Amino acid sequence: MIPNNNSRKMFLEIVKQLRQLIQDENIAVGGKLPSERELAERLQVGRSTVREALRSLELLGIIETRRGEGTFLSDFRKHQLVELLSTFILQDAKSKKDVHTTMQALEQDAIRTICMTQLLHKQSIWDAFIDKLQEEVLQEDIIREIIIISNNRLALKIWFLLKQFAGEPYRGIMNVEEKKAWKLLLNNLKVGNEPQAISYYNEWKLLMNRGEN
Amino acid sequence: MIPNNNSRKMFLEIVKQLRQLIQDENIAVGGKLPSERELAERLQVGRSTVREALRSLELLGIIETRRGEGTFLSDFRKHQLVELLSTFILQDAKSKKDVHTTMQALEQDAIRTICMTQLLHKQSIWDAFIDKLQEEVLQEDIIREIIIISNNRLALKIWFLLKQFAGEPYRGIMNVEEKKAWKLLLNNLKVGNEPQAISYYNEWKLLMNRGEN
DNA sequence: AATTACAAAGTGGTCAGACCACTCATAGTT
DNA sequence: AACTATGAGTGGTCTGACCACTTTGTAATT
Repeated sequence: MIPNNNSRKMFLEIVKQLRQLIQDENIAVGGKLPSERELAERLQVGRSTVREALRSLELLGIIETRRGEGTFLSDFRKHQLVELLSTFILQDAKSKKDVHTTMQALEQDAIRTICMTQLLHKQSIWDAFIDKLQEEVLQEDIIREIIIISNNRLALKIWFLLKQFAGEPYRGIMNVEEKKAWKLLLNNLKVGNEPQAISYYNEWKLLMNRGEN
Repeated sequence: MIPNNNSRKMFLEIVKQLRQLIQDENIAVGGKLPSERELAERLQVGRSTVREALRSLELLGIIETRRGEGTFLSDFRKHQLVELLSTFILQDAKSKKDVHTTMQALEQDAIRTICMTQLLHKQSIWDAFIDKLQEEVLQEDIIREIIIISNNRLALKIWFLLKQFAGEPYRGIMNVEEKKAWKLLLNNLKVGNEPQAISYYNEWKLLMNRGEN
């Protein structure tokens, strides 16, 4: 039952047992875990060892601790992990460039998919879209909408992840020139003209990059 | 400089400072970090706090510890990233179609990238490639090579990951017709003729799918 | 002089106890 | 009834002490 305490990493064992405990006691998201002191006694280890395991799980976003209250099972979707990893991973420029390139690949593919899908050429959708360009629009919002419309949820998911890694290169608001490019892009999207749509997409990216520098 | 020790989670701060330290001291993959006791003194915190931060990073696969030796920076870039991404992507189990579509997007992007990169149009590379088609070639191998050549490591990692989910659609050996399409594809790749290259790529995909059904 | 054996120093692993800061329920006061 | 003060419970941190292990330097042996 209890693994030898020597030559093995106890805190990793505790992580394992905590997972088991969460499962056995059927602790739901938001539910409370036993206190550190109680866990230490139940698992027959020191409190500091329990804490090392808990802190690891906290950094992973699996649990959440509130001082004076306790430790709670948290929603797995907390994005802490991605943010943390990004600070470690994206140190060399090459990685950053890869992220941008890959995002661009997904974006272009969404445009191509839409162009090739006859069902998506209904005017009504796109006219409403073009109208929106009158208002203040974030660069990020519109390209995300395009990917959503392309109906590839996996690509959307990956794109989201990459966006977090990328340090939000799309945070800006679109200026007049960018909106002009997008209007032309959308008009070609509407009729399924792939080459022109891609062409205007590339033009938009150029405008965006120029704006940043 | 030193954040107050109350109302903030110190160990998270330590994680941050460790990252900074790794960067400042230019610790390479496999390199050794200062000892826990030294870190505690340098960062002006208790050793247990340092340990909580280190243990967290260890669970993430960012560092590696060896008893009696020390703490070392591990090559998390290669090993952990894909797995971590997979846990996120896995969350809503995706339809196979999305996986295929996304893989195709990455493949096409690799082809387009190669076509647009003048440096990659050296005959020698591609001629050797075409020669290889004489032998027995796995569908998977050749497309992977293409992505590798396109020089986007991130895209390659994602592609690998998706391939695992995809239920191995590429495990087959290329038949005569497929090889023919690839030969034409490679010839166009060689000279940077994007539309034709993509066209032959699509033809190959058709041949592949026909072969499976 | 070269090799071996052993002791010491350094490192991570774990524990116990002690405070602190905070939250919350509740007994006590108004 | 409303408010206040208190104390129990909890996570956050520090200290000091061992233990197990690795490396290294040195003394003893050959």
